[in-house]
Amino acid sequence: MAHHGMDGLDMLDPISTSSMTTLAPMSDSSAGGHGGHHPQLHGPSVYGPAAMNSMMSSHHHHHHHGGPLSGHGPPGHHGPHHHPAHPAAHHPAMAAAAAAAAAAGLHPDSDTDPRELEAFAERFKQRRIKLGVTQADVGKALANLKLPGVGALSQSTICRFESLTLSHNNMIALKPILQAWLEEAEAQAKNKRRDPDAPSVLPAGEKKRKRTSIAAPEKRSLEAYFAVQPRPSGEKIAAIAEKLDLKKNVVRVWFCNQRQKQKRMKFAAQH
DNA sequence: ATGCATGAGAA
DNA sequence: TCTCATGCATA
Repeated sequence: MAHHGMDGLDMLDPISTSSMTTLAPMSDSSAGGHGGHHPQLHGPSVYGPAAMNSMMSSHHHHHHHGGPLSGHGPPGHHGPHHHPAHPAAHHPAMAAAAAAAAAAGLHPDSDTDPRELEAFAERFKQRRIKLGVTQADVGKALANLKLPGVGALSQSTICRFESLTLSHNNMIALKPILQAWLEEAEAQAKNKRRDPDAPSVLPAGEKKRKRTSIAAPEKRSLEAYFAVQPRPSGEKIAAIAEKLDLKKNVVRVWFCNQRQKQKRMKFAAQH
């Protein structure tokens, strides 16, 4: 193997190609500072804990989503910049919002403050560890809280909450739930209660999902494309996929995940 | 801890 | 189709 100068990116390579021959996605002007606006329609309400719960059958482990907080309702507005806190709330609109928030059992700004979330996430992790509970344990324990519309969560989600690698709105939605668990857990800790946990009976026999791995060179190319065009059209995606010898779907999903990444708290402009 | 993936709901 | 919340699988 003595080849491969540039991943096979020639006219497709956005970095080494200054002129758009075929796919060079330098046609738009939305470069430099992305995340300027969201095409989505964001409503005023943060999908509250009283989210709906449709199909909750399958006692098995079939991954049907529609989790606890899947009230994909308008997540409000999470722009690249959030306002820390505002003392002024005497506007009619603001008052209404405040009232609505209060009715939902939430505080106007306190709970949406990134700094508060950050602080809570850290306290949460610290106390969780103090209790000798793993992230996975927390996730499962959430279902036992029997809060309306709240089921179990995965270790992944708990981990991401602690590391702030979730969207701002996701953090806000999860905070009260995890806070409730924490209080409950610490209360029981005082009681020193421990019941014989059941053995893990993994229902064997099912087909495992395989995780495709994108090689480093390909990944670098994708990143280069993403830099100039975070949202390539279906055809561009197809072209890129062919150049990199990847499935179109893999490339499409990669772009989706990349967009989500840039929206996570850690990289959002609030640090 | 994180990469790739699914699925519901909104555009 | 995209976004968004979320999770399996894996490094």
